[in-house]
Amino acid sequence: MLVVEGHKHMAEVGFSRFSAREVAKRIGYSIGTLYNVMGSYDHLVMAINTRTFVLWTAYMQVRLDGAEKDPIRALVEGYFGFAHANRNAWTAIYDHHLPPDFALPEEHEAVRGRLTDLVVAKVAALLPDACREAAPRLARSLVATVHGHCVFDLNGSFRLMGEQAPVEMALDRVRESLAIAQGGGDLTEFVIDRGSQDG
Amino acid sequence: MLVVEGHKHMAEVGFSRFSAREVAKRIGYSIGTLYNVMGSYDHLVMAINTRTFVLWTAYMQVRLDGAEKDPIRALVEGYFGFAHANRNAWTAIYDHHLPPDFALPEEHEAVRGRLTDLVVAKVAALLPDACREAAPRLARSLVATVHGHCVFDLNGSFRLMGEQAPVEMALDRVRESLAIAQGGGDLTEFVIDRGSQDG
DNA sequence: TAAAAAATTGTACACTGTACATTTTTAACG
DNA sequence: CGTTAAAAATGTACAGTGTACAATTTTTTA
Repeated sequence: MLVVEGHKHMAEVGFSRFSAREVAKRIGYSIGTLYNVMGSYDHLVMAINTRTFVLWTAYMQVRLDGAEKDPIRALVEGYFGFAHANRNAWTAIYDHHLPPDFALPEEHEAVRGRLTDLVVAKVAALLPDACREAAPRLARSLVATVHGHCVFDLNGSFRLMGEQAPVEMALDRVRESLAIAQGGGDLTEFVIDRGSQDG
Repeated sequence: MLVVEGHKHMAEVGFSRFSAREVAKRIGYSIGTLYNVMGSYDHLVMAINTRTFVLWTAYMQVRLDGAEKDPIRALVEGYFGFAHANRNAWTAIYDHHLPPDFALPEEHEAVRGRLTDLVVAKVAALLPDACREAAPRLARSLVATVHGHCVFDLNGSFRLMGEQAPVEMALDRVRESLAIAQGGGDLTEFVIDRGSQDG
């Protein structure tokens, strides 16, 4: 329950104002106990962030189940949707840096990898059989693409530049790359209807 | 000089171990003086990060000047190159979050915007006259794309997944979107030579 | 019940950003 | 030069933080 309460605290105050002492206070533990149980501040935040991945993956799965017709849109909107709805917790994932000598335990890696697996599966399903083995690599690249747009959306870079539809823009980029990976057959649609620029 | 020395300290120890007290000590100031001059920790880090943007822009300009034949590659490699060469300082830009009520001063915005201007100019130069007004929006989107790849490269996500050529992958995504924006004429190159998957 | 194991606590340490009253230094003027 | 006003720099106090560890309490086991 320590991690659950810690996750709540992270969601409420954000990474920069997060403190292990406050988590201990919230759950009725002393700071000494929290340290004995978790090991260190880094271990606590790592556990909280892995929990965020679990919630994120579940969130994505629900979105996917309700949108079989356009899973790619569901994935992109799910990425942004979770980040917006859980801003502090989501941001903490990328704000927290483990020390260089501190490798993420394999169990945590496995849990966090489920989210990527979801994307790989949907991307693979869209590719021709001939190049299906390229799906994992392309999927990772598309996730990175969406991530970049999501970061700029949440940190205000896009707002600063007057961008008003970052989700649609990310989706445009993803669809472009997917269309090309699929063989470039119907690419004219992008030329005629160039995304949603004036949305 | 306070900001210059602060920048050095940030580059050496990274955002999480950065402290205003240490900067004061390095420059021979007392902590009180630093506070009187800078106003707050957030102001100090903000100034340091804006300085990082200045150095980054200069770095990019040099790269661009030496690569007129392929400015897009120069931009992408410059993005990754600076981030790698100035890992701690670069990461601090995105690790530091100003309080919600704290707007980035206009002067800082202007300085930081120069980097984006560089990209917008090169993207605009590549687009047909008909859709040149779409350059700023597309440029921002491509920067976000590259940024996402760069983040995953530096934070170990790509390494964890076995990705070995994140720069080339980002470049592939950018070229795809640019080709489509240019009219989709020579898209077959992407189908035949699908990026650098086995690089 | 007694001993062993596990869980929990309290406290101390060095460090942080912040605030503000003092002191020192610099500059201006007669 | 001396005086004064402004500017710059300082020292200290406060409430926090993560960390460490010996001492204590609770639980389990035999």
